[in-house]
Amino acid sequence: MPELPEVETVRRGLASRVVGRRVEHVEVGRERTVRRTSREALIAGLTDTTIVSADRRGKYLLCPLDSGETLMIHLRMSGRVLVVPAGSPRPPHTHVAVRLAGAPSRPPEELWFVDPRTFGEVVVYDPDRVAVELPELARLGVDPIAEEFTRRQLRRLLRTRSRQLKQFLLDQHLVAGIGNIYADEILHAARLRPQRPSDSLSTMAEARLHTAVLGVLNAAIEAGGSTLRDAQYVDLFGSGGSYQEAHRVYGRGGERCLTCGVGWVRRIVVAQRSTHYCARCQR
DNA sequence: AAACAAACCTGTGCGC
DNA sequence: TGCGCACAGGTTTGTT
Repeated sequence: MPELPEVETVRRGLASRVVGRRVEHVEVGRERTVRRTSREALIAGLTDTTIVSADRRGKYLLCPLDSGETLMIHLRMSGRVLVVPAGSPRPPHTHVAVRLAGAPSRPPEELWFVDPRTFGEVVVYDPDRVAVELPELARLGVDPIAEEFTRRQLRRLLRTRSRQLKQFLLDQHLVAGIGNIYADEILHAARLRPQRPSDSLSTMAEARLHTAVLGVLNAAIEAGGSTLRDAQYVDLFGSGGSYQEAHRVYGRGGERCLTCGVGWVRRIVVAQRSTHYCARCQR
């Protein structure tokens, strides 16, 4: 479910509400959520630490702790992070509950990790041993809204090897954070077909793609991400995003294209993912 | 090497 | 109203 804009929205919530606070107590329900290590390891790694900052790389949330270790949360398909007043009734599938100490002007709160499908995970790891403890994180590609994601960088990556643009955008080892929704929206904005070989783009088309990546992701962050019908994704405080209202192709298979008004949005399968595009305006 | 399938889970929406 | 099936925002692992 959550892609870069949703994870970034959660990160901002953590930065404003959780950073600087001390962890008093940790409960782990379902052990699958902490499968990378163990229930005991998460409790020991978090209890009596203070969260120093809230960072993100691709779809990974990274919260360095004053212990020198880092809390990593990945939402995968259905994970949510919520902050609620301490003692609030817990919804089903609350797998981790962290009590944050109160302060003179601040009531104690709890940070929950809620995840019906249990694909998500929570782990405390040693950043000096990231290659061993979280190898995927160590191999992650460039974050597309970071400064180093330049047109030149994109061009280099596109030409490393020829593959379909959709597959290119979804490959977290190349560019980290784009998922199925935003890949389709980005390619529509860039007027490029998902099946187009990545090494076949003109300089102009590469520039359009670069602009589309930044434009779509930043607009989606601005809108607080996309919350689909099932309302799976919400931010730290339980609010949904509104970028779904700006989707031009995702979930619109069979409808007339909103951009050209002439073509029809097709739904096909590319790189084993449902893919939406306008055959008229995307080439 | 690359394409594809399956796996991990639960919930929801649809057709009948 | 109920039932069964297809399908879902992600990622890894295993198989052709």
